[in-house]
Amino acid sequence: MATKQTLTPEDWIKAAFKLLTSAGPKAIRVDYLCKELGVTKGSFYWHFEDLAALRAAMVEHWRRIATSDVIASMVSPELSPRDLFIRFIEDILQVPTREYGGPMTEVAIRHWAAGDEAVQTVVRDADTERLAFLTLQMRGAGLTGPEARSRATLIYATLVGLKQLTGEPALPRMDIPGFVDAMLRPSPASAAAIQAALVTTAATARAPEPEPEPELEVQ
Amino acid sequence: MATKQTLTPEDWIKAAFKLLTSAGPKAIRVDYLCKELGVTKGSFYWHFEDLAALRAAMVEHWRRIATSDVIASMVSPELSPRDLFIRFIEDILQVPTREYGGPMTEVAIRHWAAGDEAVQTVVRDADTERLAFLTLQMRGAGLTGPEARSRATLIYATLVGLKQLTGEPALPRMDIPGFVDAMLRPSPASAAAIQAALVTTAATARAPEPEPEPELEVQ
DNA sequence: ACCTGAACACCGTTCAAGT
DNA sequence: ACCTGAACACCGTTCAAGT
Repeated sequence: MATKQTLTPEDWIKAAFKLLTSAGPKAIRVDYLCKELGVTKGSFYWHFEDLAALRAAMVEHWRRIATSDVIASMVSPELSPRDLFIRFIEDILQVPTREYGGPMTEVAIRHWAAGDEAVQTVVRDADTERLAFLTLQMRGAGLTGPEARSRATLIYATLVGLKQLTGEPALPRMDIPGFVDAMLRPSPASAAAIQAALVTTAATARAPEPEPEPELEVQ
Repeated sequence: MATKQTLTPEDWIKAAFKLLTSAGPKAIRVDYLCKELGVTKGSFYWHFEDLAALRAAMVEHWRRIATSDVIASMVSPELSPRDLFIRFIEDILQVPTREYGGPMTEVAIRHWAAGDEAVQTVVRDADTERLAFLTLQMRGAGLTGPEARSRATLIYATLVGLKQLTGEPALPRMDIPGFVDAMLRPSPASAAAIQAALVTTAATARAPEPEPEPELEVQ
């Protein structure tokens, strides 16, 4: 396995990640890639349609690692939903992306995808996948349907936001377990509704419906 | 005020926002700006050092509107801390940026700043300003120092994350008041500590320290 | 002081030709 | 099948010259 006769797509992707982590998204340039791999520009266009295609391949690679792997690693029957959430958050916060290590974080991917429709789509897919997973877990932790989805979204939004804020001058230590506990606690209104349902067998529901808080439609 | 003899920096900034909202960050180009304003490229470089300088001016403009204005609008003595948080979140979620209206959201700014050091700095300043403000309010709501800062960061991260997730296929309605209530409730450990402090006058503190949850250092 | 218009520089993309 | 190397295209930036 000394020298390769021919370049594979993976070689280009790996080189591109190297450039991204060492010099930022702007450094993903055809000439830099070629210098890194010891070929000339024409070679790149034999392997890829254009730079956008390479970027799409990079992000697809990220999606497999950063989403599916993390979720798979969590589907462990010994963990309680609470511990699973804590582990999920800590994993995502700490794992910048195992492959081609270095300071390449999800934030970079997210920002960097902003200008590219195709890449943006992949990021949305990852978000959808994660949200579905978290909602399932919330149901497993005993929350009702809509509340499970709302809380899952809030917990995931917190995660995404914390990644964004990494780099803030003085980001404090975060009490993640405490946060997870707060998110797993049903709201008073919801708890009262469940309580009322349980009592229904004894007496006809008489108590006034707990006033539901008005909800906010995002954007 | 029929026709202006001469272009002001504001004219360029306004035109650039128009391009950003209508066609995305990539559309902020010297030639497009010049066509919009009816001048030639050289004119642009008389007003600005380069495109990066124009971008910096745009983001500085955003910072004044999106941060200072929102905070100022909230410093209203009639609101409880709880209502203030709810209003803060709803404001930020719904106000894309009043000036030069349209779909220009904070997300665009944040993404778009990612590639530009100077712009990134301004975004961080805005984050710092908001975090300081929220931490203050958390203290006002009765949380202790470190917990106030941790909760403020969590609530702000949620906000930032929700903005990022806007555009998700099926983002659910969010129970913001319920979320704020959860964030304002002191953690059991913290509540116990406060309780213990209150009892101290009667008896020497005897109860074992409530085991503090291990905290996670972000990144 | 403010703008024109032509020139240059940089880098993504193409393509005919090589092995 | 994979790569070279030269050419082209696009757009940011410069600058001498105009008013």
